Amino acid sequence: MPVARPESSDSRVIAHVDMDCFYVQVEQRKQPSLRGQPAAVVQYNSWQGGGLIAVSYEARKFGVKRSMRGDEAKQVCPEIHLVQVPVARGKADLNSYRNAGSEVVTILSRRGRCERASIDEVYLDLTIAAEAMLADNPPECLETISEEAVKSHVLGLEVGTNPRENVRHWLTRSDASRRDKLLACGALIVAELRLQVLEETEFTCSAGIAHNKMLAKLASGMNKPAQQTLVPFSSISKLLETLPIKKMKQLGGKLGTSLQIDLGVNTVGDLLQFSEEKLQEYYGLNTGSWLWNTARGISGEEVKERLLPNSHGSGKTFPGPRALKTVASVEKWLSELCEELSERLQSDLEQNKRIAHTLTLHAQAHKSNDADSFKKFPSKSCPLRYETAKIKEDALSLFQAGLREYLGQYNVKTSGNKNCGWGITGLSVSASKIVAIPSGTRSIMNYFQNQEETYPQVKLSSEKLIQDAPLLSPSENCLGCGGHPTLQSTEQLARHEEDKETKRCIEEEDKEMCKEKGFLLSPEQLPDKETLICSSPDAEVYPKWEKEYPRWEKDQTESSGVSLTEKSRDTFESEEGKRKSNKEKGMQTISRYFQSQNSGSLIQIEHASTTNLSESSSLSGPHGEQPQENSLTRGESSVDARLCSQFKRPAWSYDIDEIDQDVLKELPKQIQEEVHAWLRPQKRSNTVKRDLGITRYFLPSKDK
DNA sequence: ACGGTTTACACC
DNA sequence: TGGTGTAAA
Repeated sequence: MPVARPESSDSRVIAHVDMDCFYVQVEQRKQPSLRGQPAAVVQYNSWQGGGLIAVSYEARKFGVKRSMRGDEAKQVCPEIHLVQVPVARGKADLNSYRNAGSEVVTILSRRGRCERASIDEVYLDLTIAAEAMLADNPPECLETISEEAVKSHVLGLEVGTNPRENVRHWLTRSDASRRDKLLACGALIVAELRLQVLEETEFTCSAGIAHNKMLAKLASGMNKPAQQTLVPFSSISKLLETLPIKKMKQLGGKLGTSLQIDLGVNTVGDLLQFSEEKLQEYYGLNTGSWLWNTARGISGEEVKERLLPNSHGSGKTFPGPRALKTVASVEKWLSELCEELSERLQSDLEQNKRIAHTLTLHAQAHKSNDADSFKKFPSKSCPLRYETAKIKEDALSLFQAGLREYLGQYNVKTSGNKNCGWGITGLSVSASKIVAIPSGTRSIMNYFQNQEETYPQVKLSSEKLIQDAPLLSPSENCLGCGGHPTLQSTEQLARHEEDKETKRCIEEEDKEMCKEKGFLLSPEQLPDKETLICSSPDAEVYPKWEKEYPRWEKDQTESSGVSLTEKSRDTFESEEGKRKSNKEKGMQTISRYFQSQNSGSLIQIEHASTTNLSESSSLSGPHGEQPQENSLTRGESSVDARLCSQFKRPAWSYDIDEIDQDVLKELPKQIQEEVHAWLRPQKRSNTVKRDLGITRYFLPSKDK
């Protein structure tokens, strides 16, 4: 519940812009013959014509509604055009809509702070722009007002027989209050923006303009499609007086129902009878105050500057009889979901230079057979590793951890076979804690690169696979090493056996899906390559560091390592036998990365199949029981052994004060700051300790 | 046994 | 904190 700032003198200019039946418009643009037609977007044509998720206004006239089935829609509107949502990997693929939404956001963010509220809605804070307009070129001085602006609806304005003229008059009154004038400026700006959206994207939208988000949102829905509505201060009380409580954002659910049932509040106006204390008594301090303010049209919630989503998710439901009954089928679907997620993470990285740090798995399950069937399947999360195969692996581990918890201690080992009584009715994976790569991250990499220029390139041979993991997440590649044990060969063999079982199960369960090629999760069919694309770095950042290189280089060459580091390295190298020195290896990857970066606007880093690298879960349980190898296989950046000794673990497991300040001080100032920047948002996972072995190895005193 | 799929956020 | 619940589109 947003906290209401007590700020009754709110003269901000806030707009809420809402795309009209957005998915339909996206399809109409793609297929212009659909324009002006009754149309709807459906997903999963399979059952009863699929479910409608967006309906054109033409179709709404026939009584077609969202939440109808395709078949129903055809009954009430035989002419309706049903367009299917794109499908990829056996599930709805919303990317075309996301991309279209981005187009719109780009345009709408031109005139002020812009908050992407959903795939098809934004809030704008136009206060500054409106004030500027009022100062320089107020509406009252304009001889013409845009056609789109005079089509506005002004709540509380009596428009009579000539609405345009009356609105024009309202917008240009010289005797209006400052608030109303600001709102008028907002209306002109929004009208202009909406026109730009139409010209540049062919999409129409509706908007509300008010003094806060709550009222702007309310207004944007009042005159659709392709219109805008203003909420002058003087209209607020009358507007809310009769407004059904459930129409208010945040009150459409249980809280609104409680208000109705428990307090007999049916309109927002009814709320006015209750003192703030009374509301707090019922609903707590925050919600109580929020309700009290809401009743008065007061909302201090700020428009946040956010153009991009804070998380990415990919999920699917498996209702009723379609519930997943085997780990194998769960693994198959997780694989699909993870591939989509990974793809989107790659896009985000390329387009926005952002990295997600947390992977979360959600599932819904039912236990047909059992006592405590009310228990919910627990969500689990862990640090996110940027590689499709790793994401799959980790998601499966999280699932298995969740499943064990869900089933309780007595879970029979069911490696891929028909289980005892559970079914998975929903699966989703999501990536969160997305942070922009600090501008300096590119510079720190430049720094490393320059570091390497003193080293000759060494031809790679068989270790290539390991070394060419993507150099992206600092926790994964530059600083952090290990933390994600790879599997040893015995287990790999075991896994191959399990793959066969997996195949068998899948064939049994989802025949039609299995016909798709590349669908099974056998090693042979996994993609043998992944591509990573990054833009080139800003060139200007690193020259000023040049003077500091010699120092760094010296440290590196003379580094003999700190005890813990050496221990791990020895362990690792003895296991890996014929690896090159860490130094060479790290240099190889890093320099490759930057060579490519330097070469042009776009680079591609290929890294080979992961099937022979990463395997299965490292969690306790069926897999976890196996002796685990301490595999610091990758990310041995070898820049400086002393640095490495400090940053052996994945970045998320550090405390700032655990790091030897002397070592840190060896680094240039900017780098020190960046190290802090990396460590700050990242905290130790306390859910699934996939890195117990390694952590224990390095931190006997602090970690258990 | 569900419109399905995503996102955000408050709470503890 | 991460995990859960609520709300919305």
